[in-house]
Amino acid sequence: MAYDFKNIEKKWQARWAAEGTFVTREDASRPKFYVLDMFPYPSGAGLHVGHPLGYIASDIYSRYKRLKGFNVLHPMGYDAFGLPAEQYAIQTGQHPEVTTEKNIARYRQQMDRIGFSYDWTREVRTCDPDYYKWTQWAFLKMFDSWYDNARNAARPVSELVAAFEQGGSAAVNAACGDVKPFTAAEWKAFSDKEKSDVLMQYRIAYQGETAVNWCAGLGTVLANDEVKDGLSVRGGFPVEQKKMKQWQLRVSAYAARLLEGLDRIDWTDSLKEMQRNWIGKSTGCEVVFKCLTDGQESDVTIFTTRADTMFGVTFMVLAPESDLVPRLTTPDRKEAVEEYLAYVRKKTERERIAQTHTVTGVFSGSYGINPLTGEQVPVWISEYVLAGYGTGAIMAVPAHDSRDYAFAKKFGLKIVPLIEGCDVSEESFDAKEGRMINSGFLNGLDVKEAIPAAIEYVERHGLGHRKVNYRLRDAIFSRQRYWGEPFPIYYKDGIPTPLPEEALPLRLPEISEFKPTEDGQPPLARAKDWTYEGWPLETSTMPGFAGSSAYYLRYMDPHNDKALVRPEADGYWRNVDLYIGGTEHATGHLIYSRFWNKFLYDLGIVCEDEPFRKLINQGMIQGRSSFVYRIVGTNTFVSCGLKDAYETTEIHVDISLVRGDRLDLEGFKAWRPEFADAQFVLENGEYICGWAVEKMSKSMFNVVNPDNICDDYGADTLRLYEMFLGPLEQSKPWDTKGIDGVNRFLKRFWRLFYDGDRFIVTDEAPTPAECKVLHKLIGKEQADIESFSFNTTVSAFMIALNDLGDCHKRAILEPLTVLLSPFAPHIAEELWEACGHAESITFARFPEFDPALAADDTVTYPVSFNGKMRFTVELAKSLSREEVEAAVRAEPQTAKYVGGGQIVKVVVVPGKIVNFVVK
RNA sequence: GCCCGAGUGGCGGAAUGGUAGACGCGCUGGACUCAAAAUCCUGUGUCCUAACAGACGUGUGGGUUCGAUUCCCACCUCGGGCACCA
Repeated sequence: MAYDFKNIEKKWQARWAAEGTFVTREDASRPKFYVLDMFPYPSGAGLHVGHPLGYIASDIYSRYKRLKGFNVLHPMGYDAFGLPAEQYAIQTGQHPEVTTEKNIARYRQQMDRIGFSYDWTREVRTCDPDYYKWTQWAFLKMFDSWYDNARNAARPVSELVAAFEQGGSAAVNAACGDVKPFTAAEWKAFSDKEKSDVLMQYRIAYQGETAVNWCAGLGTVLANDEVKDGLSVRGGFPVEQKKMKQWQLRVSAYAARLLEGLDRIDWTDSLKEMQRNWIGKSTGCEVVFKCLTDGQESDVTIFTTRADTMFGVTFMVLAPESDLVPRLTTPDRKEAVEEYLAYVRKKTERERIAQTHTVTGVFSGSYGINPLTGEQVPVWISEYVLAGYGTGAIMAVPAHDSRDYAFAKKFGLKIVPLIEGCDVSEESFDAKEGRMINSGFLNGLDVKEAIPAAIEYVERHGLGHRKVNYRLRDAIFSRQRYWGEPFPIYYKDGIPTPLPEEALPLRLPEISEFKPTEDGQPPLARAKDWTYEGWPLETSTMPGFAGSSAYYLRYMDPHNDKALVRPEADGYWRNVDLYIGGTEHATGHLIYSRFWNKFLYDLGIVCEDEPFRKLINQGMIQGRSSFVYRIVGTNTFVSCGLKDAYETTEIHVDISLVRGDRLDLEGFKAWRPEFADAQFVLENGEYICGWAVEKMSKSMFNVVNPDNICDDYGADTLRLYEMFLGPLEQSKPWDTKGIDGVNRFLKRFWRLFYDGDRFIVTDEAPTPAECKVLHKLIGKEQADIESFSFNTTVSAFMIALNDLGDCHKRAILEPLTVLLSPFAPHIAEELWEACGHAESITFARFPEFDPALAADDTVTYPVSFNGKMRFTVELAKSLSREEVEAAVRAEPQTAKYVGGGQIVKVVVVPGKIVNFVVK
């Protein structure tokens, strides 16, 4: 019987499905382990070989943990709401549900062929009403919560109302928007509408006017992480800033905890760093500057991290969008300011980014008073100050801030250096080092001492206070789209009102067309009778990250219609032990999920405050494109090695026509009509193609479909090969060339069990050498899998097979099969069965590692000799140290050491020196 | 501009202070075969040499060390992230 992977894989996949081999239940008698893949968005293109890389790794780890006795939760589902299906629907009229369903079926089929050990009974789809019921439910909880800074947790709004009734707005310390202070009496006198407006400033899910990234091309707003370089990540359409009323999540309230939590989880440093940058903590202080506007006095609060430079403030700057602008503009400057604001508004986000270093601004007419010196400085307005960060106003210190410096140079403002010996004639001195000058009470201090000293002074004199700012913004949660979760909100007398829980799920209505309405309303405005008890329902839908923020919790208890997750299920599975996925979610999904989870934690719904304990980013698999070279003006193609002698055009050629860089000439002619009569200039009788590593894409003809690999080599080879390509976390090109090597390995493995049709496994006792090979592999595999070094494990298997030679002993081969099963489960099952086991190898135990059996015959340690010198001696374990030293002394001529400073390495076996290397 | 990460044969990559290049691909020669495929064996960093031997060799230049791909400093190149965040 030859290794017939086709039938073997079909047989075992059917068997796993029929027997429910991977169906998982809570089991308090075994330790749990939760292995999760980032669930895919089912696109129309299907999977290419890059997609399963992470899934294969997680599957290996899951199977390994099962062998180690863990109760493993390893689920899969689909992130099924999203833009592409909707765009397709707009173009074709095809309902997104239909295309999504079709794509999911395709994905499932492709995944099943690879032999993953998912528990499919736990599958979730974000577009399923039974699923999005809980997305909507979480939203309602956020709507009904506020963030208590004092207790550092979300609390129910009812407690907030009670506090207002007791002591007005001063009674709480909350993360909130701009609220005019009010007393308890005032609160009680507010109308329903006024109360609603005030509470909205406190809710964790709230509605508010904000500058959003508006993408006209997609007809919707986008979150910051959905925009890159002023273009939408999906579609690449220009994005502009626009003020709109939107649902938002108060993620910023959690900034400190999101930052602090990073220290307690096992993610890569680079990923943590990305999140730290995104959260962007900076410590400084807020200082109040009195400002004079035509004799009128008002307070302007600024934020600075460089309180030490306050003596060098020579002007102030407001963000154009700041509320302070109208207040601080004097009548005579009004026209100029209006003109400038119009100019700024006209600019798109893209232009702002492109023109980062062009300096623009306008003088407001007001003057600020430096609280330390009493000096008056002009107040300017410029787009280089951002409304959304700090207070939207800054003190400018041109000598020690490059942006302020450029501004001062452009508008001829004063520059006062504050650090001894610095030269500010050409550029600012931004470094935080040196001795302070021109700075009153700070003179003589080092910058590092001056910063805290200045802050302390400011606080002591009531000029301001210490303050920590974060860059992290609240998440915009509305999308003007159809294919997403509807908001469980209706407008009663214009007041946003939550639906009662019993009304969930609020199902997505059928509509005739998926486009926005003619008057610019979201598609849901087309729905007939989109009302609740006669009141209009919200017409925007939730963004893509809504459904993916808590899906890992739903897998724990996927069919529960009474709760997001039963406390017992949550208490058992707790959180994800290993999460594998792409790095592209670093500042999107992975922030939102952590936020969402912490919110649920505050409410006591989940028991862990971090959702993902360990996270691995798998690298991308790039395509390896092949090229042919057409001589300009002809239909003649010249082989790569000879192309420099001609003037040629490089043409992508479909990689299915190329094997080992050699072009299939007949296949090429048949590929496209225009190549039918192609001529070739060959080298050594062959046409050699050029190649390059590029993104895997249809247009470059370099897409490799895993189905084809499964047809030609089998799923086990695909799995092994993807792991063998290189370290999991690294990006690497797919190159089918090397795949024969791992395929050959599996065939060799098979032949240890079968000689033709004859099963040749014997019950003979293994030799120590054979035991050593086995146990070395056990140790290596254990260590490597735990450190996610799967490529070296595959190599170790090949080495073991080389070392084992012609061993057909059951005592070696059975454990070897168990070791192989996480990587190549189908062949392992087949051989396991052939060895007489009735139960799936999934339920076998990982062989016990005995380091003594794996140990080398020789051991290495240093030996001192002649005072200064030390020998590194590798010797048989049976030899004592004294014997080695004696052996070395006994054969000095063999040692031929060269004297002072030289090190000698000796390899000794009992009785004699066999190798003596002088380094 | 700032912050990470990486540079090793023809190729993918091993080795984190101790014989650099494991393992695989490719290539060389051979066995089996009428032949091919498959399989097995042999060799394969560079230079020099008939061979033995030898010299050089992990992006570049320094340093620490008896010893550095590995640790430290500077630089170069590539990849990724952030980017008017005061």
